[in-house]
Amino acid sequence: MIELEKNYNASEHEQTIYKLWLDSGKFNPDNLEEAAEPFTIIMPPPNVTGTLHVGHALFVTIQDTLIRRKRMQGYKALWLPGTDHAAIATQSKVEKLLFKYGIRRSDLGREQFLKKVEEFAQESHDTIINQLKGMGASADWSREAYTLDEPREKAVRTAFKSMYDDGLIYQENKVINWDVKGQTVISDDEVVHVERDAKLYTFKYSHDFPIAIATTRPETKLGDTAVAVHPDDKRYQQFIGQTIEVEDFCGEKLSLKIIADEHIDPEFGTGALGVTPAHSMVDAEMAERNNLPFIQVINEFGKMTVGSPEIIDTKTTVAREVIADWLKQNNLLEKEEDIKQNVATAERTGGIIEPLPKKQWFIAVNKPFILKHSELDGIESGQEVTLKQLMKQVIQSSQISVNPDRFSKTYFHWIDNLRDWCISRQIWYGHRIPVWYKGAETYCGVEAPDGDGWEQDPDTLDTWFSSGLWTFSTLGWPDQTKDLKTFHPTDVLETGYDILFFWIARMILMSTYNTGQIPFKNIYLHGMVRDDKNRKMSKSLGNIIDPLDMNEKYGTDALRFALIFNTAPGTDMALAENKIKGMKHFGNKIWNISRFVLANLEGKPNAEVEPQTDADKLILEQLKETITISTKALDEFRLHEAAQKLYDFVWHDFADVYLEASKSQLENESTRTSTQAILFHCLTTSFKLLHPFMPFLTETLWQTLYNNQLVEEPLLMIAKWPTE
RNA sequence: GGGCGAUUAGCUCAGUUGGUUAGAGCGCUUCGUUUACACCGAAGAGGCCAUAGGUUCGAAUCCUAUAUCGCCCACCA
Repeated sequence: MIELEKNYNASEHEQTIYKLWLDSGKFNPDNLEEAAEPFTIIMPPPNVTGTLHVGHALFVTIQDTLIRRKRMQGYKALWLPGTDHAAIATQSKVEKLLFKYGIRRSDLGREQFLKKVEEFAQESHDTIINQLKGMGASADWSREAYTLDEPREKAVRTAFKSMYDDGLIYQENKVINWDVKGQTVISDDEVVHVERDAKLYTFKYSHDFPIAIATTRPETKLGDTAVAVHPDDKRYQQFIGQTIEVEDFCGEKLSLKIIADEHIDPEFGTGALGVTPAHSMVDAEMAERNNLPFIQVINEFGKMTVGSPEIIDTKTTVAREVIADWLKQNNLLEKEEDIKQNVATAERTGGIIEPLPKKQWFIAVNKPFILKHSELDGIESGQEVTLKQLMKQVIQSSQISVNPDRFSKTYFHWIDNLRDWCISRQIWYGHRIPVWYKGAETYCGVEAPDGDGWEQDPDTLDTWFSSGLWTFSTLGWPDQTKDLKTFHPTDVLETGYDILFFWIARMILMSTYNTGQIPFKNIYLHGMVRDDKNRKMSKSLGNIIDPLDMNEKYGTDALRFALIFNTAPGTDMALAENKIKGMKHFGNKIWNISRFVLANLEGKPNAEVEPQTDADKLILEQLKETITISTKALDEFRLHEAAQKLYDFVWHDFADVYLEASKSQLENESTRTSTQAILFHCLTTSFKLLHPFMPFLTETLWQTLYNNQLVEEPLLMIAKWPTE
């Protein structure tokens, strides 16, 4: 008779069990069956900026569940982990920390500052990796990658050079999103619009100007080069085509052409818009269409570069007031009203975005080029395509499947509106652009050019550039390694729907272009974890559920099961501590079922699993159905249904009904041994089915079985997934 | 303005291609300390599946409209 303690105490077992797995070497697929089919998940690299939060816990749980199941099914299962240098995020975090001591990055200089960032990143990396392990992640740590390590640097430079040579990466002076606070340009996708109160001023540039315009930003009007009206607007038709000179507008001379543009809403304001090509994305496009000059009046620090002495060199917000006053004094202001307005801010720093013209690096998404090598459905090697077409085609052809499918619509919509991707950043932490200058000469290469006097471009790349290469850079690309051939394209990309554009789209772009392959066959998107009232978790609300606390309190398996139970893919979930507690009870139930079964065994059962009674027959049927349903559900990424089925079977079929029935069957000599065999069979099969979801608990129990010579397989982790 | 989604038990949510009395967790009521488990068991209350039409032998599930809520994109300056 085998004695187990009365209740499952997770924290006593988890570290020991994790070490057992790690020491077995079986996280590394090289140590699994050689001939088997590969199954690959590349882990979305967590940023090296902080500690594990419940979002990480969710992705680890889902991916670990998928990978463990495949490993048990006999696949050569690779879950390749890594971390992300997260350029802006990490740099600004370190800047904040240094600022506590009154130090700015400029005080340290590039080299010294980067040293500080790297120290921070290393420490942060160690923390988060250990926390991932704590969640039970069965990842192959021997293959761990970092988006900013040397192999990835080589991949980044190779990809850059190749795109540069194909004319897909180009440098141009155009209006970009400037983050004044972060002192860098950011891409369109990193701009977040926030609603604010604003004043709408209606005014005329001068007394004899025929049209009044409305604006929330009078300070930008110093850079106006046109006034745009709707082509059908009867009020203004007579003026279209004229150019009107304004001798003095706050100290500047303006020359304004009256243009017609479909973009203008005749209902808003006066139906006329002062066009500021240099400081508005929309206006810039209008200026392109109408061949208007660009006049920059605001600099990188958000200060005015022109205007009367009271204006020049002041911040935009100050200049706005001064100009409003000037309009009033000169009797040009017709109206001033309060409105709600969406202001562009930077996702990372929260700073205001000041559109302004600047020379930057871009990826051309609409430019045709020859795709040298293609394994993509519907695209031949050597075919002329655009990056946009590649991104669209692989989803359209269903070569990549999206789960839930509705997100493919969002994806197409994004692609249709996609503009060239700005990839250069004026920050220090990141991959430096592999371009060197010497006088008028420019060199792009994987290595620095020979000879003296070459200066490397000071900018770094958008962090999503290197993340875009992640599925193949982690496998050794650009070298044609064995890993690359074996594991790419990968099988599943599992991540939150919030980075569909940032990351997934960029991976598709980079993989199809650089390798001619899709990066992954399946996209699985999970929802956001919210609190029990369905609010976002935030520090200010004080409703954050810390996964580490939960693991300590209820056991990692309880948290894992709670994160999957009763949730649907792609849908936000409410997570209450009580739910985790409930799942701990489920774990305890399994524990006590095991106690009962083990207490009633007399050594390893040697009777056949052959039903003698109605109860026997029923439970074996139910078990079979559970295997079928949970296997199918897992195949189709319906983890929650598999979990639900297992919960029902274990608790309500096995424990509530069969265990009770077995008590009398065990008393009866004629059914005793067969009942033992069935109990044991149901128990060990349940362990196997539950293992991907609750790895620690089930492995702990399995070890007890193994140590008592009840099972032959030393590790549940690589036990064979039940088929019947 | 464009797109997507949600509306199911007191709360938070599942419900696979339409198929018998609609499920779970938590909460609630009553009873029970019989040696797997009180981190439990038994029994139970609680739902015209948002509303109105339609398709069908049959609809929570498919279609149309309406209402309310949420998210994403655009950026009316």
